[in-house]
Amino acid sequence: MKRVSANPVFRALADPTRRSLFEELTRQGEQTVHALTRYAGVSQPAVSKHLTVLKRAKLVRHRREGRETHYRAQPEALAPLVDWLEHYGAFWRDRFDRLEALLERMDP
Amino acid sequence: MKRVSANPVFRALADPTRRSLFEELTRQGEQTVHALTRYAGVSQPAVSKHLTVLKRAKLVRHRREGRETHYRAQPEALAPLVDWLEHYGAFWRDRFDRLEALLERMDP
DNA sequence: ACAAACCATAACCAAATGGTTATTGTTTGT
DNA sequence: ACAAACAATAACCATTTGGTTATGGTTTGT
Repeated sequence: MKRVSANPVFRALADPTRRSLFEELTRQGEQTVHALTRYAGVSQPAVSKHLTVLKRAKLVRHRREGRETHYRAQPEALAPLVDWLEHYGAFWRDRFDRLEALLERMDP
Repeated sequence: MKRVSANPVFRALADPTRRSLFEELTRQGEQTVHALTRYAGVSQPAVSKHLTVLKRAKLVRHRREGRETHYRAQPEALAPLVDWLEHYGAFWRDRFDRLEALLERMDP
């Protein structure tokens, strides 16, 4: 598995509006910019810019369909965050270690 | 366990210098501001300000000892981040669920 | 007693950030 | 054909952010 810097992911998720958009896409699935704009409570350009940031962090993908653009969450992009937690979240380390060992033995 | 907003934690970890300080404290244990300043490669006031931000997110604790202040990581404060991943990192959810179930059965 | 060490705070600054309105390019419906 | 809908970009603005140097308050070593 390719290792990606955690930095863009942390930066992208640091903003509440952006995190809210990602959460909404995770909960409700794919949505247009229009729908997301209604949801987010900020202007459409603001939403577009936030989506661009999320896109650079690979947290969302987009799909053009006619005049509308559909965005969907790509939660695999959270992997760097999980990796980071494994390395520096000492409190969780034992948990993760045990987990990985177990999962290893479970699915070969 | 008290539930804290994930926002200060995300904000605090969004900056590379701050994340680096937290990582250093996690790896090497408790350290003075002086030592951290040598490590971070920025001025001492910059380090102090970063530590203040980390402190507000509960990611570090400090202990005055004479004229020096010792800081140490408090990785339990990463809990909101883990919680958030559990809720919105759909990709990881199964993993977490299986983990928890397994750990449950392991240590009673 | 006093100079030096340690750290926090103040004052300041340039750059980044998150928002806005205006505009433009497509696509769609009539 | 054309007006309206959708989304991205541009231009702009206020605030926040991350850094600096300067200063002040304790504590320590001599």
